[in-house]
Amino acid sequence: MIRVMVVDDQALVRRGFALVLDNEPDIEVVAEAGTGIEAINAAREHQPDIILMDIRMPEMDGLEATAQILTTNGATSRVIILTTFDPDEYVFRALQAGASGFVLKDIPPESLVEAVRTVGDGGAMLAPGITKRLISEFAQKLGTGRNLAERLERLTSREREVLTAIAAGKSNAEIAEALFIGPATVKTHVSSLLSKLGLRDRAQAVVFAYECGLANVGERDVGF
Amino acid sequence: MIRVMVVDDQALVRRGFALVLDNEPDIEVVAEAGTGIEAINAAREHQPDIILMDIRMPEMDGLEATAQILTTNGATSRVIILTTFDPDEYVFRALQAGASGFVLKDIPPESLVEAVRTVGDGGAMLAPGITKRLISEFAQKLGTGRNLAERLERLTSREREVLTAIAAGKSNAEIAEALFIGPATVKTHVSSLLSKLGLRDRAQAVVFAYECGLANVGERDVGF
DNA sequence: TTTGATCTCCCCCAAAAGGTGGAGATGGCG
DNA sequence: CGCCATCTCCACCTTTTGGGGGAGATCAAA
Repeated sequence: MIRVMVVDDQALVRRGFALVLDNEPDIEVVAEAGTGIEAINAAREHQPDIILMDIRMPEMDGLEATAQILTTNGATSRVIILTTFDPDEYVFRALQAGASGFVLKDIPPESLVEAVRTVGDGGAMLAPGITKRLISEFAQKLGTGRNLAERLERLTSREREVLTAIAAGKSNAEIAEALFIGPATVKTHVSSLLSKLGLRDRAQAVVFAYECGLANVGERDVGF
Repeated sequence: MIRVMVVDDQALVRRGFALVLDNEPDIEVVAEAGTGIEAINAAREHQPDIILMDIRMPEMDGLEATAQILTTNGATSRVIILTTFDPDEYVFRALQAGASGFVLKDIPPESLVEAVRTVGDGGAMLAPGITKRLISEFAQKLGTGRNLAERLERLTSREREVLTAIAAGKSNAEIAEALFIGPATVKTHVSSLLSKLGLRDRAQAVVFAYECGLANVGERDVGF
């Protein structure tokens, strides 16, 4: 039995979703809320498996409430964002807040039910258009590495190691220490790889490393 | 009418999918192929709207064939990758190749039909587990910017401009030219922002810019 | 008005980086 | 075996970078 909470400031909409879901044998609506604040309290009290969350709400919007619930709480709930349309501006914030789904309110009822079951099973469900945008964003980030990665292959393995270290923000001296070689050797490698890649200085080398996928956002603590 | 091509090296599987799809009134299977090579030729000949593509195939695998079809061809077709299971290693290559969908063969027939219609309508369809991973990858990339972006706010707007220029691989002289200020002023800003962010040199500044989202992979031509 | 922040620019100086050229050692390959 | 790539290091040099001051102008806020 999937225990669901419905959050929407419009009581009518709320009831509509609740009725549709309660009609399913394996789904039970255990709570409703009309504001973000209410949602947070109700989530703590009822610990639902799934929270259907509207974005536009008085007092506290659905994204903020989602973030609160998923961080402060024991985080047993999973959130599906339900919005009227045109999610452009919200979708990234929603994913960042930890939402497991993002669907439009105009979907057919059976799709909503399917979304609840999918997310209940540990999956995720996005509106098709959103999936598409996510894919294209992702493909873009991956895709740029193509031709650049070819340039990368011109480097020797040692030079690639040095480049990786440069992309970690290391100075020549630090690289020397890390690779157990002399500072002079590091300079040789640096000069060589800059020349091979057609770069001017280590700052450009860092850019190159990120653009070609040698270094990736999120892999590094910027603790310096 | 959605015109579909089915590509799979196992004739039985191929026929199965084809029958399921042909059973739908708005879907027509116009071609089948058993290898990547065949797929490329058949795609050129029949110009299907949707291509259901298996990955594991003799001669040329589905990902390579997908990339070929979507780049060389007039690119009117959209590809849904169909694989047996455990897509871990393939999903990123598939998205990179330009696939619009990635579903597992064990889905119920109606889901396959739904995927075809969704992609036919210009959307995208991923298996729930894949959507989830994509989201978490994405949220991670967005999320890391959080605390770092706070450090960013300590900078003045001018310093942020300079940081952005540094992250573009520009030297101090180039930044001066770009911002219509003297090189000495650039040095002042650079020193100031490095100090405020706790960084040592511009290479670390580039790393910081990428990690906090001030610079993003794919935004830049690495033409230097 | 005074204060603080910001932007602009200057000086000097030390450290780091990058280029050039050379050189010895290793190991693979024809 | 000689050839070539690679890794290692050196010396010498120029350019860039970054730090430490100081200073004038502007502008908004106290």
